Amino acid sequence: MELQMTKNTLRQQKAFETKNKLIDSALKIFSEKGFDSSTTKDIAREAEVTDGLIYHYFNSKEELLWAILEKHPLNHDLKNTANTNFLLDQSLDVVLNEFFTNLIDMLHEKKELIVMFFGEAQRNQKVRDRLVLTIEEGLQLLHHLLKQKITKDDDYLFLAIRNVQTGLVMYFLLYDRFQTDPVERKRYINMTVQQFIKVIT
Amino acid sequence: MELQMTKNTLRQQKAFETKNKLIDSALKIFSEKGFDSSTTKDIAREAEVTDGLIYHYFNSKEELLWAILEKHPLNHDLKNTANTNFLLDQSLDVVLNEFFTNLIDMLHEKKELIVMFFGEAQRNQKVRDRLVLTIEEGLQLLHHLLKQKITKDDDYLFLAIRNVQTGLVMYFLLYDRFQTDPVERKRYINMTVQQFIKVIT
Amino acid sequence: MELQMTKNTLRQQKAFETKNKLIDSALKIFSEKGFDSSTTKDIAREAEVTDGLIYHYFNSKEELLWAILEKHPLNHDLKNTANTNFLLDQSLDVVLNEFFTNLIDMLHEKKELIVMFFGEAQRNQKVRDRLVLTIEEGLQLLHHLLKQKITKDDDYLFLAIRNVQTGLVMYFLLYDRFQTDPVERKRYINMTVQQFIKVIT
Amino acid sequence: MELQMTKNTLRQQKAFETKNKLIDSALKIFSEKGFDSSTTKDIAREAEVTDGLIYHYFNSKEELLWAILEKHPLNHDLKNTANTNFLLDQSLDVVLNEFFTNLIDMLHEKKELIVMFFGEAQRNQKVRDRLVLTIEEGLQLLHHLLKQKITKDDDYLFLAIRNVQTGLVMYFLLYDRFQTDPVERKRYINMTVQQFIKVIT
DNA sequence: CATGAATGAGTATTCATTCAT
DNA sequence: GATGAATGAATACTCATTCAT
Repeated sequence: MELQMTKNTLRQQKAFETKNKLIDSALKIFSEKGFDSSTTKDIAREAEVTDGLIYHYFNSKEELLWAILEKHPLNHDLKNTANTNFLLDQSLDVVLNEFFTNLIDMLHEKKELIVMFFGEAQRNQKVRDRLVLTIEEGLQLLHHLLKQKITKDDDYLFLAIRNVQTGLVMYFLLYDRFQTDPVERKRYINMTVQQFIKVIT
Repeated sequence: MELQMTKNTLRQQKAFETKNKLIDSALKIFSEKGFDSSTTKDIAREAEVTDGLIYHYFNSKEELLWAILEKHPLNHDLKNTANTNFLLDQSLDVVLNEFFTNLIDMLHEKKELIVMFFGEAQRNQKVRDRLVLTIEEGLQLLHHLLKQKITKDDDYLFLAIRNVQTGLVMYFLLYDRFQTDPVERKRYINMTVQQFIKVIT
Repeated sequence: MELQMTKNTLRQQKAFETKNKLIDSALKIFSEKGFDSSTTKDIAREAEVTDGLIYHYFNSKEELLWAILEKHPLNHDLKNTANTNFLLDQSLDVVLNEFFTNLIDMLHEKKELIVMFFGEAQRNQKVRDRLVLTIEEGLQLLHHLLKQKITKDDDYLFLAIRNVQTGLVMYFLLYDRFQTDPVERKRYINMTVQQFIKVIT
Repeated sequence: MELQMTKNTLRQQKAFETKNKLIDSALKIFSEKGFDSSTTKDIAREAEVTDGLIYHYFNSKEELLWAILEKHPLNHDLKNTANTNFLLDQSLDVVLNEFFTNLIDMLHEKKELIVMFFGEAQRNQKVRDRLVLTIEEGLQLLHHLLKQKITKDDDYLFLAIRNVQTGLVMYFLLYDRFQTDPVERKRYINMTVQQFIKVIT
């Protein structure tokens, strides 16, 4: 994709933008109504193109779903956090606050995507597999970050990570995404970190 | 007269059963395909009645959804656990193992319902409100059980409970519901309990 | 079908008629435009019902095609001709004139069906199989009628029958169906009979 | 100037080839799927050009159909047979075998075209007219060949020719085009010739 | 209570055709 | 000449809902 953009004539560039707009529009509509209740007409209207054009770029409505997931590698930002050298010298408390804050920030930033992702995962096996994979990646990132500081055995540590991480995601889905008070969120994260430290030390 | 009444009663009973069968069938179909992709025809066929009859008992497809939630007060079983006197004298470890095992068992028993519940909650505000309510009830139950044994302040305790509980639910949704190994599940619950005790003591 | 009609309540009777009307309408539309170019909307309009009703009675547009063929067992009339005792004592000339006249009459009566049948047979394997079967049946009928009067060996007789019969059908498809002059047709049939007799005697 | 012309000529040549490839591709696709079910996209892909180019050379999909028929004067090969001097001295038997063999060979060679031709003729008046014309030409050819050897009156001879010829075509459409046994075909043709000779002598 | 025929708006997808580049 | 993005009407099929019986 990135690659294709380089050799652009004006025309190709415009096509690229149109395709992109379709993906973004699909994400918006899907997350508002769910995949099944979204219509290709809605998506086309949102993208300000005619109905048929969707099928010039994608073979089906479902393919739009995959294009969305392709476009948003959710753990990308977390990866950066996890790899930052500056964290190496910090206390557990600082590291975890940073990591969880980034996680919640990312979830907020991609709110639409996340909501759709979880909703569809309940009924579409392939989407669920992808979701589980994404979550596992997130677990690995945190595990990688902690294993040098923590001496608990892997099983124990992993379960702790899984619980705290999925707990956070659920917190986001059910509560946090509908509020915008950053103070409350900070408090929540901070306290969660304190409790998590108790578990793993 | 007497006869008439008997007839009516019988008729009422039959009607009650039919309505019930419709609710059960709807639950089955909804959880298999999701609300939107389920058709009233599917439901009628599953309930072995004709298409139109649904609308004798319910005003719409959505009303069936509410009837399902009405019929299944999810925390009913947990309530029993939480109120059992026998738990009062037990150690934290025993109490929590019992409670979480009950929780997971209940989730399994009502797997279909749960999956649909979470799936629809992502896109239907009213369903989500109901889900949040149900979860809050669950939190209260555990809080009620623990507050006598634990001296942490409420905020701290509640957050811990919320995290562990939603973590468990997520664990169920993503992994546990697709496996049936009771040993693995027991191990998971037990370790989670140990970690949770660390947090709250 | 016939059977179902007997135990009719008024409602069932009406439904039966509607279904029948749909079949007849489909035949009309299919033969006018060909199967592919016919739309279910056209058919519904012709039958004076709404679009969706077609799918209450049939699972697909193609199923309508088969319902049509089911309803019209083409060789039915020829069978009667072939089995009539009165023919037994007649001269070859009379018998063949009678048979071919019946054949052409039947083709005319079911003109719409025939045209569609041949058109679709060119591209739909299953339809073609059905057509070949129907033609073979027709050949058998004539063969049955002749084998008592003709002493030629079977191979020879069959080939003669096949050629004359398919020749007649093609004559109908390309010319006769667009004209209505009974004299011309009679002349054609008569001369064909004379020539055919030359072949088989 | 000179150069320009060469360029133009080359360009014209290339254009000619592209147009030709489009016609051939259209024939291939049409005969596989029928006219209606064939898409211009299919045809463009088969011809390895882009979608829009078709409309540089043709005004519509239907125009492609006519271009195909224009390109394939079906009776061309038969004409050669019919005019060959060598046939003049041959026996009826040899002449007819030669002619019918050529006919069937030609049908086989242009199988795709023939199938499409007959399929479309059922629903497209203009195509049917063309088909009738082509068949009439074929009849004339054989009539021309026979009239010197046969003394029957024209009406009688023509009808015999028409029947045998359309019979042969039908034989091809329904049976012969799906088999490849040359012995069986030879047998068929030979016996048909024998029977035809009986009719016309 | 129960039936199932009937409605009609809606759905994903297709496709001939146009046209700016 | 050639490209392929864009159009938009059309299509088979679906489905919640209504209602006469």
